[in-house]
Amino acid sequence: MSEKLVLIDGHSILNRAYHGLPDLTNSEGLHTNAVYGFLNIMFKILDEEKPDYLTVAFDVHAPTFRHRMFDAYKGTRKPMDEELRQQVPMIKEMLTAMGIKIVEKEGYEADDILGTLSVRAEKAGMDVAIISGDRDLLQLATDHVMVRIPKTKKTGTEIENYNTADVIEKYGVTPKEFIDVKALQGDTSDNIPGVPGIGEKTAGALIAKYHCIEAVHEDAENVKPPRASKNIVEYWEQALMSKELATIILDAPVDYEFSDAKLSGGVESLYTEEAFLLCKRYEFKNMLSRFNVEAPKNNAEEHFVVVRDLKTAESVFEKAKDREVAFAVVPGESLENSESDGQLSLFSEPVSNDYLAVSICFSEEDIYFICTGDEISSSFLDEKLNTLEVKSWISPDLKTNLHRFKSKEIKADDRGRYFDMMVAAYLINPLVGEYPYDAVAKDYLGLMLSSKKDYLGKLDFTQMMKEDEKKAVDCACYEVYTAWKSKPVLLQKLKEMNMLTLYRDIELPLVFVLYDMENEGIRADGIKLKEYGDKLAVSITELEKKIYEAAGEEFNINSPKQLGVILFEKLGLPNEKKTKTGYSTAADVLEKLAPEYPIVADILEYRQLTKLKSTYADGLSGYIASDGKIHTTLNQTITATGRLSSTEPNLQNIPIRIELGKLIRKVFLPEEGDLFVDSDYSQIELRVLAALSGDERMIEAFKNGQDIHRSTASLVFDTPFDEVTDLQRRNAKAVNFGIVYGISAFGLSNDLGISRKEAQGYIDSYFVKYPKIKEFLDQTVLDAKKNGYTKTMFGRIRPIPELNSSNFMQRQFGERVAMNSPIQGTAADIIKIAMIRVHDRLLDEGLKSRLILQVHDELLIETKEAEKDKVIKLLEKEMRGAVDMKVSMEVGTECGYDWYDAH
DNA sequence: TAAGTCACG
DNA sequence: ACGTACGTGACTTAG
Repeated sequence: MSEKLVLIDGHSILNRAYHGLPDLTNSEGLHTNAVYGFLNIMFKILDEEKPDYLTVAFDVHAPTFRHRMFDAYKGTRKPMDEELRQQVPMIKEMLTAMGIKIVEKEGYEADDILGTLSVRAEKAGMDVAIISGDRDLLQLATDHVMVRIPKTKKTGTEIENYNTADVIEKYGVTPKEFIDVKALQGDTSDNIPGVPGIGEKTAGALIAKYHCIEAVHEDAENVKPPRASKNIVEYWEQALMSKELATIILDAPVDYEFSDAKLSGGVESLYTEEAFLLCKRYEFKNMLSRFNVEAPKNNAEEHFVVVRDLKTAESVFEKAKDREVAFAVVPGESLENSESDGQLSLFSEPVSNDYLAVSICFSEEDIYFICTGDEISSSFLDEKLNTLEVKSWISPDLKTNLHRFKSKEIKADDRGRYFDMMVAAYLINPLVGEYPYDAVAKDYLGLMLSSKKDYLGKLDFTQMMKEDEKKAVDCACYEVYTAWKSKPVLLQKLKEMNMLTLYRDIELPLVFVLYDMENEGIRADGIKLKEYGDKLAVSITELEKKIYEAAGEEFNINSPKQLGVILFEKLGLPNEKKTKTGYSTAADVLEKLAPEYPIVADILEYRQLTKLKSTYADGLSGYIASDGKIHTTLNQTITATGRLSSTEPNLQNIPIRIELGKLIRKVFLPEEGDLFVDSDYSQIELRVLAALSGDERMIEAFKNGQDIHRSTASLVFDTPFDEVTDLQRRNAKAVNFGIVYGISAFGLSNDLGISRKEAQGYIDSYFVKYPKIKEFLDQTVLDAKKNGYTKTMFGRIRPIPELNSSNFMQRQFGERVAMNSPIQGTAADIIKIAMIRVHDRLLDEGLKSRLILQVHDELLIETKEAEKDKVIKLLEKEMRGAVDMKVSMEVGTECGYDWYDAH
């Protein structure tokens, strides 16, 4: 077999990569997308080709002779983006680190070098692959020289391959004739003028017939179309010059020995330590795994120890005593009965909640993967984690790990001995939403680790143990190692940012409260849910019929695309708004049409009912566990503002505003014999705003227990309090909302259906009456611009990078966020404090009632009948007393035997 | 997987 | 001139 040379068109591939990928930057702020994409393409090619020789050619930056000739009369080429320019030396450094031969030659383009080398290689009997994004290189294709053009697609990189036959098939001309096609057609990006009036089609057809421009010129009088016939003569000089420009030089005087480009150790020889360090610096995580063979390991990895025998396990736990211990339960099937064959496992469903192992770390050298098996049972591990006396427990994700214990009860006094890496990292930067160990290791330890996905892919720990045990072990060990090592760094950072108290007194205790709430769950009646769904189904079918009739055909009403066509094209309804992809069929658009067009009203109702059925009736039923309850997950590290979120299912968006939807709350029940007590804060955000701003008028209104929207209306519209009309109140309410959201005249006008001028009038008037609110909002934005973040009353920060955006709209958004987040965030702080106090008091006082749900300004308690009065008192007291401000916190409480009645 | 829609605070 | 209200999550369609 002949030897193989891979030639890469450096700038072309770098350019492709740069434009094909989003702007990636590492933590130093270096732009890395082009380098990353280049390496990906190169590795893909190398994996396929397994070449003996490899060379990358670059243009020297000074303009070449050929281009100067033309640039002189047609202006210069566009300058390279700064972000791309920076990456040219970076890729060269990377290639050098990999020992890859780089060729550049003053006065010659990369094309010429590639052409020259491909000819030399072919003569030496080699096969050549030329990698470029540029079709001009197709002229170099022969039977032994394949031109390969990578295309970045959604599904990954696909490569088009061209030997002589492929060029002929696709373009109808030979590779050499391709030069002549270009001479006629021209190429603006390469500054080749070509012949005016001859485009892609004509050029291809002419050369297919005549094979070269000279023949076309000679037979000019017979050339069609007439425009081409005329211009080929008139612009003959230009055509000749174009041909010269388009011709790649095949005999450039390049100093080059194949031996310099030899990959003596195969592709593996590229994975050098230097290159590894560069990949690490640029944070190319996925690429690091390629270096497995020769890569220097993190020191930690040498200390990962798999423990399978009881004696060693005991000694490890003994050694961990009284130390700071990071732990994580590795979820999966316990391996303790692994010798039994399928028979038994049929019997006992695989329990995803069981222990596969426990990973623990308590020093730089003590990192263990204690695995279930013949000697070690999951109950042994559970027992150890529950009884071991340690100085502190460190967890990468505390709540999740608490759930993985078979049994765990933690007294409020012990909470301080725990550390939650995820929650700490969230407080420091709440914008990310995800805090896996590899991200924390990068941000706070400067360690580039493979992610869980890198290690496990789509497999779970149990599967990976069978497939490749080391990967499962490394993943689990790195997680606890990161948690252990990052604790002091994160705490220091929290201290520097004045968030230690927030962490210790609010967020950390809250972890345990949320854990208990998730375990409690809320009872849901599956039968009632089914009945509710069936009832909806009947109405939906009826509406469907009516809609199809009115439309004159059946279509998918749920498809905005199809619906848009029916409404605005077939039925010719007036269309106002459009989205990127077509007509907007959003509710606010349809509502305007509904009074006049019955079909639109039906569609709106259909939407409502199908939403209720799919998301709530059908959706929720899948979440009722074997105990008859729904156990939502309350996420503590998702929102930018400090609120909680609820998933699988989301119990924070159960319908209430519309009666039909509200009925679904009748399926949410307390346990047999109990009742619900439900309290919500009244106007918590406006009260927070009043307190933060210190605006006397608004504080006074709250002190007097006035209806705040009416009071605002009275001020803004200069009307005596008792004479405020419903419309005035409604408008004032919208303004109050707008203020909390970060006011803008446009938003308000949209919401109220008034002109922007009018809306601006409301806002101006509002600020005249509440001057301190204006002052406060202005100051908040100023501070946010100065600091880069906002702060809540309890010190929670929210960074707002948008404030520095060069984009006006982004900056405007940043300002609204700056106004909103201290308000929303402080409200979130307050209810979190209330939750902890309420939860703990229920326990301390030996009550059997339990906090089970939080909906931003509302707490729901499942209450024993006998404890009802106590609970109401306790709940209201702790919610009111959670914060002490110039404005008191008021709450409203309701009781009931289902959630419908209790709210 | 993204976009559109809509449920909640 | 730009073109939006703040914060979430689930479901559906369609590429």
